[in-house]
Amino acid sequence: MEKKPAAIQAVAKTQPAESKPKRDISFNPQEMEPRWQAKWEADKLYRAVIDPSRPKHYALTMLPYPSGDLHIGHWYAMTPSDARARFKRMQGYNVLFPMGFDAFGLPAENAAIKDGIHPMKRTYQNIERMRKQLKSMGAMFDWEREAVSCDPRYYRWTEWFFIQLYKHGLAYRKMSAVDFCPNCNTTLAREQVIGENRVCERCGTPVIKKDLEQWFFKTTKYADELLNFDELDWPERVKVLQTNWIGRSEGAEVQFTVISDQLSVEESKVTVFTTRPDTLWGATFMVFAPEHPLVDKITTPEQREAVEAYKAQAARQSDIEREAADKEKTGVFTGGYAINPVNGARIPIWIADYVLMSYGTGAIMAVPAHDERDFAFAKKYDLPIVEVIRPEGQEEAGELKAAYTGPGVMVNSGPFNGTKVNTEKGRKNPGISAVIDWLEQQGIGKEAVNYRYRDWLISRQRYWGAPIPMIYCEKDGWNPVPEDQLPVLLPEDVEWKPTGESPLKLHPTWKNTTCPVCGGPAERETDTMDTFMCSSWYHLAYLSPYNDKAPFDEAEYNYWMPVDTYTGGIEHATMHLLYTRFFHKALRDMGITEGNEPMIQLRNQGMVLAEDHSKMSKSRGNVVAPDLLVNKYGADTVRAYLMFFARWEMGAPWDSQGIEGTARWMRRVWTLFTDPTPPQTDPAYDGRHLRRRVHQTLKSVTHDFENFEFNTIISSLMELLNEMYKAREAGAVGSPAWEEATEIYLKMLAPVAPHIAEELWTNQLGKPYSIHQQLWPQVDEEAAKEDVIELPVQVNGKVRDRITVPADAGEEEIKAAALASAVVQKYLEGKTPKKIIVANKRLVSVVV
RNA sequence: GCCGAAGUGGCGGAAUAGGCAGACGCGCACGACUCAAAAUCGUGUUCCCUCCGGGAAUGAGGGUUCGAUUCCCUCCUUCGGCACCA
Repeated sequence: MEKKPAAIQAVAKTQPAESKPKRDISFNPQEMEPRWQAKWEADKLYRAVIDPSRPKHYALTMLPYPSGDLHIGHWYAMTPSDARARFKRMQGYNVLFPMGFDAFGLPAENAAIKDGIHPMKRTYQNIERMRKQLKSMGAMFDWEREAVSCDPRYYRWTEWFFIQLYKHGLAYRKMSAVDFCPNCNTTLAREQVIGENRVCERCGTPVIKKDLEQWFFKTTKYADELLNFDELDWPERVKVLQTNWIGRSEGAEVQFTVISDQLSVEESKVTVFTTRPDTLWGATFMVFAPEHPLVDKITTPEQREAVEAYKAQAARQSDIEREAADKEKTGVFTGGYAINPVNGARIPIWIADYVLMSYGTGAIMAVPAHDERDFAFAKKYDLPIVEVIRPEGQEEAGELKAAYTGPGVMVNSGPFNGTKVNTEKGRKNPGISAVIDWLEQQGIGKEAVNYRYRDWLISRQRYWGAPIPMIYCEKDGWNPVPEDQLPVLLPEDVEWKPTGESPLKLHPTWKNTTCPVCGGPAERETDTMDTFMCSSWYHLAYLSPYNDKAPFDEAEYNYWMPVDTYTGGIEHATMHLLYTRFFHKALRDMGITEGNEPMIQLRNQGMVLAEDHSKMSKSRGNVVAPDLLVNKYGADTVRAYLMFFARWEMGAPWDSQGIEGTARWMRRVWTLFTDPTPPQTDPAYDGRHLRRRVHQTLKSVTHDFENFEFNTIISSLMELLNEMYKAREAGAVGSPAWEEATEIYLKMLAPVAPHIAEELWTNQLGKPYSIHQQLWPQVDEEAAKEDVIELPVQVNGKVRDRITVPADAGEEEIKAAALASAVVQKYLEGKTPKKIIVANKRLVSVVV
């Protein structure tokens, strides 16, 4: 049975039913919301089509993986984004706000292994369910632009993009030590290995290293450009995360020469990367990574046994053990020597596992006096330590107790003695800069930059992904599938076995094909692509989904791109958000798109935590189900509460009591507009105060929408509602100010609570459908102005009184009014003020 | 260790070109309505004291200023990222 809000019941009691025409004015979101959603859909109210006469706004929110159930986090990300898109639309923009599904991925495939249900079947079932849930939000998604990444009409173009990257040398295959998740049974990109325990981003299992031949995208080619955020209005934290991830370091490459008759002249030249070329004269030994290819050749017979043992031990250790920072340094002398090119010194070559084959050249020059790791190593193995940077003003070097990494003057450094060194990196450091110039003149080194960033490994040994459209032939090697044969379809008849091999590899016939070059028998690549490849271009797919001529329509691209506002979680900072920027730049260089960046403005929402402040998770049983909330309160209330309960970018714990307050506000809005017996109208009602509050609220709500400050939008609307209730008591109903207030109120409410705003606008006020096609109201600055202002008066920094003056009062007038106050006089104790400050017409400060 | 974000009532939070700290809401208390409860409406609600008045308070301490949640310095705590990166 429907429960009527008590306020309405109370009204009904004082007004016997027979004396009033019967009209259903109960607040019933469960009836109202689906009704309006159906009408909006039937009327194509949110269809976004190119309209050159209007400015466009492409608002994008991250698309969900079809897990089968929309959770409160989706609502938190999407409904405030929707409200802002609606606000932009009311401001006159032609807004595109699309939605789709990132539909390939491991969960569906893992579930298939468990229960045998085909990932495709499950995925489409989940999509159907989630589409319904998404529609219950009442968002302005243009469903005609929906794109599903596992649809062959979509992944056809994912494959096509791969081929373009391949043709332009941006996709390549190489053998290397790669990260492998033993639980997901697939390789991973470096970005998808998380934290110091090096766990899989998806399942949390520690990854292991495997030597495998895999497909990569040349993301590192764009390392420098990806560090440039000039065109982007992105949160500082995301820019910092990406900058750290790319890990650019400036320095020099220097050639050392290994002394060995086993090596050719070419082979004997070993390049090292250093950020401190100014310390070259202090390089007293070299260290190679144990896996370094020259180690075998330079090891002397006397040292061979020790070196082999150390290499074997290093190989056995996991990366976690090896990378533990506090681990004591270990290493072995190879018996070999090299020449330090700057001073001709003969220095020993060691191997140690603190030097990584995967960074720089896998070999370093060790400067124990000025590098903590080298210092520890030299102390342990009793290697020479030569000071080459001395703190300025210090005369004689004592024995070094620790590596000195501060500023100073170069000593023991031949031609550079006396050169100043500061703590800047690269060319900004006079010492480093001078040495680099000299190295280049001497032909023994050059300026160089090194990155932490790695190329993107995109091969996955899984079934449920876009096939990598490549064919291997014994004779012709790897070649792309001819473009007119795309898409390479995923076969449906595969076996689910947790073998660790892709089902595609086990399929009896699928991989057999012919070589596009010689026509002879050949095999398809059986790995599929990382699903981040699919999501790297979904914003383009929305432009013209399932286009069969091109990945997207050019006219659509020219009108809508770039994405103006992108919203989503920060967890993608170094994954999706970096991949999609790379992808866009690559497409630009291949002539497929224009512009340097795909998404201009980015905003991240925070996280909704469980009521106990812990992370929500099914296993903890503390999840908040949006469907239940919609049933209980209606979507409008859930939307409004999500905007209200926290700073959007921060997030906060859920509060099941708190939402009651928002529900109460929603009912109070309803009651204000539907009460059949409002207080009597006062013909002499002066609407100036009400108008002032309305336009002040409009001003702040407009500002807050622009700036994603959703919580203060709601509190402003709550305040104005309280004000309107007071005005009503004062007899405002029916006055022009009241009419204006109700109109503006509903327009401000429309982006937040689209259903209730529409119902009240169209059916209660009888205004023309639809409120969502109305323009955002203009602030009347005159009406918003105060005519008297109240100023606190401080005496020696303490508020003692308040004075009221006309808003246009001059400074002298305000000072006089302040001094006229009896309370102020009391605190002055008869003294003459030293100074009176009128601050911005906001406060008077009297100093005695 | 390095980089970043954040610390404000019982709770979520508001207020920064430096100007009334605690808007709005939750919770709580009291009152109205009710046979009663729920709902609704109203009032109050940072803390302390000698309570018609006064004092303290925005993680801690210092500084600049007539005035600091806001700016500067030194710490502390929490969260996130990176980490033997040469």
